[in-house]
Amino acid sequence: MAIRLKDIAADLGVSAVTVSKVLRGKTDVGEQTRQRVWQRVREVKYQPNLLARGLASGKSQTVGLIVPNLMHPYFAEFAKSLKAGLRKRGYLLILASAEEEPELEREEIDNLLARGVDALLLATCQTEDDATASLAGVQVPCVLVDRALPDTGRPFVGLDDVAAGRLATEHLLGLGRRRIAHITGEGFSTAGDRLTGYREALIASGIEPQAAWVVNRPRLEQAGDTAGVEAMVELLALTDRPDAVFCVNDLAAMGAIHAALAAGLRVPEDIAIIGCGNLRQADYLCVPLTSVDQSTEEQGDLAATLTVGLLRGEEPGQEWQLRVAPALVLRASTGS
Amino acid sequence: MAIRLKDIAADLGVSAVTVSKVLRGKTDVGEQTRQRVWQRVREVKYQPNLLARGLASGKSQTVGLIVPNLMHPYFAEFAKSLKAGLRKRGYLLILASAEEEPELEREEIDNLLARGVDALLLATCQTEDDATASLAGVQVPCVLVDRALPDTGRPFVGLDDVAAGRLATEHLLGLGRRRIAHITGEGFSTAGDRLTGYREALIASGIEPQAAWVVNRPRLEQAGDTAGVEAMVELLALTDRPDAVFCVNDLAAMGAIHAALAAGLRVPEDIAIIGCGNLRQADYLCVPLTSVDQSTEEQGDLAATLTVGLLRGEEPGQEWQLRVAPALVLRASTGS
DNA sequence: CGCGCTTACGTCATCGCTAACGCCACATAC
DNA sequence: GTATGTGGCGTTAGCGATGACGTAAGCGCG
Repeated sequence: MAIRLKDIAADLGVSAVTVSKVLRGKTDVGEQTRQRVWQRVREVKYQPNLLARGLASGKSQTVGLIVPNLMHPYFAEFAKSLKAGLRKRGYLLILASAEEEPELEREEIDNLLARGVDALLLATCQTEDDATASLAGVQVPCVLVDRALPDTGRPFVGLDDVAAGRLATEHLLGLGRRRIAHITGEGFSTAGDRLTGYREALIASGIEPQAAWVVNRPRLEQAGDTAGVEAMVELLALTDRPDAVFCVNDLAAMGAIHAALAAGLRVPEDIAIIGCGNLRQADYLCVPLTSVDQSTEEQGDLAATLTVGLLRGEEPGQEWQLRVAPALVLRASTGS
Repeated sequence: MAIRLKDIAADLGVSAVTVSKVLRGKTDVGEQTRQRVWQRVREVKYQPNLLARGLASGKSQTVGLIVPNLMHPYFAEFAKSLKAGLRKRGYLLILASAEEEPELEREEIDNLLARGVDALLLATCQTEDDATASLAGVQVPCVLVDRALPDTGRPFVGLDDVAAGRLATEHLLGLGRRRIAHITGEGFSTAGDRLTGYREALIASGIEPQAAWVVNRPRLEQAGDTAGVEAMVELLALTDRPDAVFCVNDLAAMGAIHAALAAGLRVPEDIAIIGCGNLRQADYLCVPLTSVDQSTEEQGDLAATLTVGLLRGEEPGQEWQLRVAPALVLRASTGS
């Protein structure tokens, strides 16, 4: 059916190996032959069979990315940027989504490996232990994204979540707020680190973090939930109502704003709200949301660089834990 | 490196072919041998090499999906649902995004074919002619998604866009509005069909569609644009200001609401606004957006059924043009 | 007993491509 | 003149699986 190397070779009266060499830029082919091969290749629009190539060479020039959820703009944007970065360096990307199901994530890992990817990028939706176990036998270079596995020392690209938590909290402190709450969703390093940053900032300002100020909702990282609303309702019921809330992500923050307004409060006058992630839609809200930006594009690019570095045999070490700096994006929810 | 068929065969003292047969459920293997093979396979967590399998068999049990943009929730959700549907039927999905670049889309087509996908699903970002040309030489079954190529008669799954346009417009008419404008973005069948539906509904109500009521902005289908705002500004400048607007998609509608409010108008009292696509975020807006829902999940499932049907050799005909019915989702932007 | 049929394997030749040599002609060196 | 490259191309042997046969043993049966 499709055109094969040997068809081109036959047409030109050379051997298939020669054609293969030309295609892969080997130097031991005469200039004339090279030209003739390229011309014929273009004429017939030859496309090498990647299955055969991968099988024979043991390399596929392809890396796989598994994200927990493509509905989340962060991962979609990350994938886009990563792909562009890889492309520049001659690699292809295969994208897979685990749909927030650990079981599916494991399947996707196997699947990509069975397809012979040269490297694997993973933003896991498993617990740290499970993820560590899933990656235990993986033979190819593997880069973690967004969610780190600190104990494994595996290469990582993501936001500096501690700094992000600190930045958001310091911003609220800078507005003169003192009763600063935090809505979080435990489970991944991201949430834990942001919580750490939040605590650090409070303590540095001489404020003792209150347990009641931290509301923890599982599965908060998923789209479409009302967990942010519920968490906010809980906070508003406190006798000493918070005057500011740092939400672990923008979705929770959107729910929080919703709940605050519904309770008759003014945002930001009565209660300031800040999110993290800087979603596009943050701009379109009733009260546009102040948020911590995470340079998603830069992360994708860094991940591409890192991955290709690993593929070139560079040894990973401490310097492979890349955390991009958070940046504040001011909007109405924390002041004009 | 990885475990191979022949390793398992050697361990068990049988031939590789026998193991292969067990794995593929062939019947000419003894019950005992079968058990032993399965047990060993599980023990060593054997994963077949899909490259080799695909090369040898000419089938990959894999289909490819190319979308124009993963940042768009519709495609992300469609992909999710399609994947689930294919999985149920024993197929895998490879996902690719063209990032709204026709050139990239062509590359992705070649890429997926070179990977030996058994079928291709495409939501094109090319013009109809270019897309037709890109698919001309494709040898595998091919299903179009969201954007049809009417002239080619290729299998298609998507929204019934004419009906959607009609439904939205009829809703506005039902509210008593008469000066109903339409913000569109030409280029794909989706926009054209919705415009058709809009016109049909007006005419059916005895209203003559006005050219000035239709504002056309290119690239409106992309995320993050301000095209909706600009289009609305233009409409509001008309001497005979519209009292309702049907926007070809929700993003444009969000911009439109923004612009209307900024101009000091009340939504929906002064001007009703309806979108299409029913994005999740429509709920979180300042004025929650009435929208036409497109049953994205159902579409994904239909696409899976259709694709697998084609792979089983069923012949495509007129009945393969699957258009799901639109459904109105009422929110504040067109009345309480 | 010999025939055909079934059951349960195994052999062999690909699939399309690449890694690793091999080989030959010609040029250059000493 | 023999040794020593060195461009330029071909040969061979896989990569890890599968498809299409081949075949030996066991069975029933006229």
